[in-house]
Amino acid sequence: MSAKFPELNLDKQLCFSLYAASRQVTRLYQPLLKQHDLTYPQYIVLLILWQNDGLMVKDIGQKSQLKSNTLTPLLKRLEQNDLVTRKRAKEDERQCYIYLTDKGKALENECACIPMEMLGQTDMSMDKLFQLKTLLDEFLQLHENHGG
Amino acid sequence: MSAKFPELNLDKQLCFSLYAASRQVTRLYQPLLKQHDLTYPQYIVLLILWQNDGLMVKDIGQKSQLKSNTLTPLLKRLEQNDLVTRKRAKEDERQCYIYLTDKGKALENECACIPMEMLGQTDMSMDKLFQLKTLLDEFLQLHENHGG
DNA sequence: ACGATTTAAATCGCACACGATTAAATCTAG
DNA sequence: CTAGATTTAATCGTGTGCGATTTAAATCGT
Repeated sequence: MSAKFPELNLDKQLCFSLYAASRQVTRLYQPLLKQHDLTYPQYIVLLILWQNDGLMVKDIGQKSQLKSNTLTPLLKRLEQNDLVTRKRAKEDERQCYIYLTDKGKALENECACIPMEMLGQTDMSMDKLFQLKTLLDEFLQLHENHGG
Repeated sequence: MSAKFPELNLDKQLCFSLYAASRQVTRLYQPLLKQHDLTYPQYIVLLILWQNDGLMVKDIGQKSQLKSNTLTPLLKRLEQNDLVTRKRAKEDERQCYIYLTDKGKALENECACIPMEMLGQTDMSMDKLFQLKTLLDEFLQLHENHGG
């Protein structure tokens, strides 16, 4: 009924809580994002571009912690949906700059309510949500230079 | 340089911290799991089975928050690697019971050190890691009945 | 100046995740 | 007793994630 090694018990593992909570949040966002024809990772990339338009794929990768093997197809889908354009830099043809289209910029207004609506979907207190975010960011900062 | 709507700023979004931290943890586990030919979700499923062998796909789904569309192929891969067997229940042929093989049981011993090794890879204090897990579990509990 | 190295993005292959549907077995209401 | 509803897995299609490799462009070292 229970693992031979207590340290392997699922309930005791932070890794599983993180994995499950992350997917749960994605599921909470999905109905809202679907109204704008967005997936969750596409929304993350748009958040980055709304904050700073005209980034290279590499920059988006650094901010999202995603590599080109994930970003290239994702950005092509955003381009197909007319939310961004992809332009090669003339001074360095290796670099691919990503710009929001008018439609992409307009989408920011439509998405402005999403954070508030998401807050409304959880019964967790603002205080605890803030604590959670602080701890996660601390963890990320401790590890952000280890893998790319 | 900055989003029109401050509430859309990436650094302010809990959702992104969670998404990034979860993937970071997966990346930390990967080198350890690769030694045993396991992926991270496969490890999660094995943690469940080590705790309670002989579950139905449905039970594993409830504990992992994964559905059969993810679990069926994952379990088939575990079966191919001779870590589990899949048996239809005679009394109800719809049900598929999953049992650990000897190899699957033996793997528990080999994985016993993984939690400790993972702890050694982070500089975050035990206290903060515990706080983090507590908050995540609280969040999960508040939402676990909303989607499956 | 020019081959070797480095860099940026794209490509490839595999394994998730998950919404939606399907298929088969079981249950249930009349 | 049986038609319809329910349950359980499996299947299908799309979109990530990511290690590894490839391609092309720029830079470096001699």
